[in-house]
Amino acid sequence: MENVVNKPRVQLDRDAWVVAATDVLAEEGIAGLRVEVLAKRLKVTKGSFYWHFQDRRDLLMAVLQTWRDGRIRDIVKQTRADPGRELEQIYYVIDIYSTSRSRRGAMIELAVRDWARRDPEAAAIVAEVDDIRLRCARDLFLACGVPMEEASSRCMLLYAYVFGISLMIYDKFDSDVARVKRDIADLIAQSANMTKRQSA
Amino acid sequence: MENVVNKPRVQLDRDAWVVAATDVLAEEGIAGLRVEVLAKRLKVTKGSFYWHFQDRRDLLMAVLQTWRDGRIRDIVKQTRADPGRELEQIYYVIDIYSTSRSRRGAMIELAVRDWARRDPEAAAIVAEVDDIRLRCARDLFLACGVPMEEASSRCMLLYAYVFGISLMIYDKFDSDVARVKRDIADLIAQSANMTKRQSA
DNA sequence: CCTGGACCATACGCTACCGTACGCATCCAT
DNA sequence: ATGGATGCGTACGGTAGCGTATGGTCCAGG
Repeated sequence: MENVVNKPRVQLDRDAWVVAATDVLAEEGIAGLRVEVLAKRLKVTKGSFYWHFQDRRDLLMAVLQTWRDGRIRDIVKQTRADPGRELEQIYYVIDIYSTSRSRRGAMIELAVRDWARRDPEAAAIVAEVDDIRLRCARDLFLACGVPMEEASSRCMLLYAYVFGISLMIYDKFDSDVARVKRDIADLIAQSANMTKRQSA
Repeated sequence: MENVVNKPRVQLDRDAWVVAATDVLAEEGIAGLRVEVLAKRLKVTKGSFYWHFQDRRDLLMAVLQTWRDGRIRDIVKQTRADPGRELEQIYYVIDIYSTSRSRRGAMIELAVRDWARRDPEAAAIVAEVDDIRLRCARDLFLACGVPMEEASSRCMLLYAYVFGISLMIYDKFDSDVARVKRDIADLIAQSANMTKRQSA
């Protein structure tokens, strides 16, 4: 019986570092992502780190790649809808991004975007992800019968909204946050111009 | 002839530090706002800094207060409309925030909000500003004849959009960005439910 | 057994930064 | 003019972080 796989190996690999780094990124931001802090969290020393990675930047690039790959996977999964259920899917996309359900994902998203404001390589990754997201979401609107230009505008509004809402602090403003979010989803998704109406 | 005002006084005061600090905040983020860096930019040493400020946190709080005061001033100015021109004013507000015209202001806004994700005092300031902004914008919608709940939703969408759009990188997506932004402004501002239609 | 490679610890030099102590200059009022 | 207050420079100790050098440990294969 060959035990090749089931040996957990307390030893770390590159991926374990990337996962932990993404956690720190979400909590502390890119500036708080330091190798000695990370090593402490993984209960090893940075001797281990510099075995697996060239330097700090090497880790950061790995984090970026992994984030991008995960995002792209999620996007194509989330924007794949059975024919006739595209509008439903639009509401679903708005929901998963704008609610606090996926708080960790939103924190990573914000951290990466803040990072991208000063780092060209991060900006390139974000641009890539944004482009794919927008195209996939636009296809959903197009499948709903929305004309091209309006579809572009609506999906841009969709993503700007979901990212922007996670930047705001609106506890005191309206007591019924759930209703507000439903209303906003309607504003983004529904249209008098939609030729092919569907039930939500 | 008393020359009380026109003496430039190479010497710095607290406010000069705050202004410079806000610049650095916009460019480098809160983590990059270090007193020795700031001193170098102002061509003095930190001996000067620790004369005007207790410590680094003292400066950061001053930056926050100044930012809040400026925002509140701008908000009440921007949401004050002549009767009958409220819708026009809504479009104006969307425009000044969402276009690249006030790039510096947007950068500060993002830096402060990123800061607020980890600092409770910054979060309190942002919450305060958000609340005032939302209420003022809602009043504009209300003045347009939009019912209360819809006004709440629309102004929330408005601000989430303007902050979110400055986080995205969408160069490659649509060639006619100006049209997209006009469309989005229409989606946010215009409503079939508006009882009192106005010309934009 | 032993040897080489994978993985990690330890120790070091270097830089950037915080905050403090103290000294020096400039200005203004008495 | 002079002495105190204001505004800043200089020097220092301390911490945190990056990257390197080097040695130790465990394990597989011969």
